[in-house]
Amino acid sequence: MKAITLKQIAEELNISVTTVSKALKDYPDVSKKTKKQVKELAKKLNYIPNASAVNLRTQQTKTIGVIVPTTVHHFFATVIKGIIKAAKKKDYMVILMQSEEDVEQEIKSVDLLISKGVDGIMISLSNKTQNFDHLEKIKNHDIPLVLFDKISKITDCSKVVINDQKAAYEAVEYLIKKGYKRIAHFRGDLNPQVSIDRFLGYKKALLNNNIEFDPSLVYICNNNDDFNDGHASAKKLIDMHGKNVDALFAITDMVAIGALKYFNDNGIKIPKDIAIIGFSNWFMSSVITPTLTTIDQPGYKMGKTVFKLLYKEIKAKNVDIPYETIEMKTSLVIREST
Amino acid sequence: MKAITLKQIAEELNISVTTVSKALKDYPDVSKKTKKQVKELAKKLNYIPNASAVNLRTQQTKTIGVIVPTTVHHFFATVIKGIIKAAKKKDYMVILMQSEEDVEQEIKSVDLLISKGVDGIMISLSNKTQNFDHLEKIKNHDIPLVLFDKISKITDCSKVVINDQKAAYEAVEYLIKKGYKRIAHFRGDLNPQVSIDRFLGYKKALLNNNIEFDPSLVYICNNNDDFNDGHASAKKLIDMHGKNVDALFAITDMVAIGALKYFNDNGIKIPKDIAIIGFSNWFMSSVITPTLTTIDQPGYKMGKTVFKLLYKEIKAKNVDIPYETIEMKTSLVIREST
DNA sequence: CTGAAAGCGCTTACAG
DNA sequence: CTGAAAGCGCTTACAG
Repeated sequence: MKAITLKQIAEELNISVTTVSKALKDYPDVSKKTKKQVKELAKKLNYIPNASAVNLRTQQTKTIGVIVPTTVHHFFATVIKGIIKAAKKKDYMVILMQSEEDVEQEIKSVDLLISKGVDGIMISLSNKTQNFDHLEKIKNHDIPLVLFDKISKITDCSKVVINDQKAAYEAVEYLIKKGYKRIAHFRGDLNPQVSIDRFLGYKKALLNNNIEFDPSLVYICNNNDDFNDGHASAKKLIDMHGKNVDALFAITDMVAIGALKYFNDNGIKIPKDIAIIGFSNWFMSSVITPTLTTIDQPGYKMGKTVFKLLYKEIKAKNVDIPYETIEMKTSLVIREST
Repeated sequence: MKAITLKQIAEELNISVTTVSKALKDYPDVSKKTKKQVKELAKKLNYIPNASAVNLRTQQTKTIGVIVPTTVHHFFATVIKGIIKAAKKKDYMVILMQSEEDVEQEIKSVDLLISKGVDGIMISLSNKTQNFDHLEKIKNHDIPLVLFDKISKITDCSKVVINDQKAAYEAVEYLIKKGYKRIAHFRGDLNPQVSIDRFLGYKKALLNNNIEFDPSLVYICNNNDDFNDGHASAKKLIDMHGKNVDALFAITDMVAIGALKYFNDNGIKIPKDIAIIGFSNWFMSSVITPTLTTIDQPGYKMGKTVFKLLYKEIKAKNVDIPYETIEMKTSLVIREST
């Protein structure tokens, strides 16, 4: 079956394409009778407007693009869900792309989205992204851009984030208040902002509580395999410090769970021998043994917020509105591991 | 910055739009010199073709739609990843929609995708979908359609599935060989095919091994909250059967983990008192305590396969090619819970 | 209340 | 080798 066009409806009804178009869109200057006829026939023929034609004409696509490092990740999956949900309410569709932590793929995805003519783009950057020309390109094309979670500080645009430093600070301070003194940190790659900020929060909590910062308690997890990174770092940690470490603050739940698994399998009791705090509150952390203390990061709500911010910029097209940075609230979820 | 068009390039170079278009696409009938000029200027101006115009003209969008019940689900996230990966290789973009197990949303998503003019659609149906008119509509619009995982048996189209019945059969037979005799089953909703098939496999394994099928050992999990469904059913199971049940085959890992959590919290030893087998091999099942025996369902590979099948149909446009049903291999992953 | 016409940006069959 | 022209399906300013 060939797609039905306005022209076919017009011919069948012996009226003009113009009138059909206007009738379908409830223009006030079309008679009730004509509207009724047109709508009925359109319905009967299962008419669906050709989106490419509409887009070309109206210069908007009702489509937005999202780029995330990966879809197989509880936090990102939750954000995506929130974005799609909020977008659907405004009749927007979402093109999803993944960078797989690869800068080239991220750049290519941006180009594809621009050429697609999406009305806006949302990105959570790859860990490797250090050059932000592709973000400038988006801005140069006058396409609204919102960064979320993995952002670039130096790019001027709207952003949705959490206060990573503060969240990390609170987590580590909680450990200190509980009496832990030798607190290790499994951090992420050196480059991403969240990794830097969580580390800074960790360090600041130590200093403000008169605990000496010991760099040998900090391990870098940067192999893009959080579970095994956490597992391997836990082994190194114990090999090096033995009993001279009593707590661990891990950059993500997955890293924490890798470590937790190592401790469990090697007779190291949690939290008696070592306490653990993760980051993100993945579902998994509530069912693991022991359940994991972690920082709740409201992904679904973040997704909705990201879309709202983008939508605001889309609507304000041609009017310059100030960029906003929205900070989502996090909270420490205390469970058995501390 | 307004987007650059062919016309602007043509004017700057004092040649025709036609020639610019052909030069950019390396038509053989354009001189090397002109091609070089055009390409250089296009590059300099950061020319990106207007996709809507191209789509309108070529009647294809290089875009495909995917509808899944939810993105926050390890298996679906994995399939999505595979689809996006395979699609990108062929320069296809993926519009992602979620039905949230709601038929209305599924239907609306289909309409949106059709109107968008996507070149093909892939769907994993919601649990509630019992009427398949919207799938027929896709076919009537001559849009290639591939169903995966949650399929409709009566819809005539290409499909990618696993052999749910066989996989379930093997899991239950494995329990029987291990000596378990009172094997419960936590099944899904009555409607979805996977739920039916896994139940049938369970039942058949019992019968073929001379174990009486006891309907009171079968519980239905249909509240769209697998963890709590599993947890609640586990309580009911124990309340009703006490020690007179020694194994559980759950329809998904999440249901299994809900039950596992209940057993763990109530002093019921796994696998001594009760063995558990899940379904899907979510990452979580390898780190839970005890680790979960389950059936591995190759989501990533399935995603790639779904796209390949769809792509074949897109390429064969206007030529009728036979529908295919591809069955992905599953395997039993034996861990501590059995 | 209705419709002819222009135009969105591209591709391509055709003429020269 | 180059380009004028048609046309994809729609929307909308304008005329009547």
